Amino acid sequence: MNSFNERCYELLKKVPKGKVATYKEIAKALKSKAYRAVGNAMNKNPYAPKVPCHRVIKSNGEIGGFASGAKNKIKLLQKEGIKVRENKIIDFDKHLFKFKTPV
DNA sequence: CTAATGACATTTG
DNA sequence: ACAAATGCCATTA
Repeated sequence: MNSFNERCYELLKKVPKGKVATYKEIAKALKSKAYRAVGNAMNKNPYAPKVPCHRVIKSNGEIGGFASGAKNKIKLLQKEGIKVRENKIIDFDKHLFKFKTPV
């Protein structure tokens, strides 16, 4: 099964703790602009606890949504050491994980 | 195959 | 800064 969403999961698994990735960046890392499809994949998230889908946020630094409630997402991020204000990441750029872009 | 959906992004008012 | 409208891509019915 090498679907687009699986690519997202694999990429997400590469995200270390205490870091966050944006839908857009993920899509870009996959050489695509399907940030929407990325969100869709997370929503389905068949690999629920295996994939840190809660580390995925919007490109503007907002939390976005979450299947179990955005609040839960914020809580998890804070637990990882990320500072979150209402619905936005504080040191967003600092916690933003950059994917390795192969040449 | 066609239509509809969505945990988004960008532009315009 | 906020709200509304449009675009974009993959998945599912």
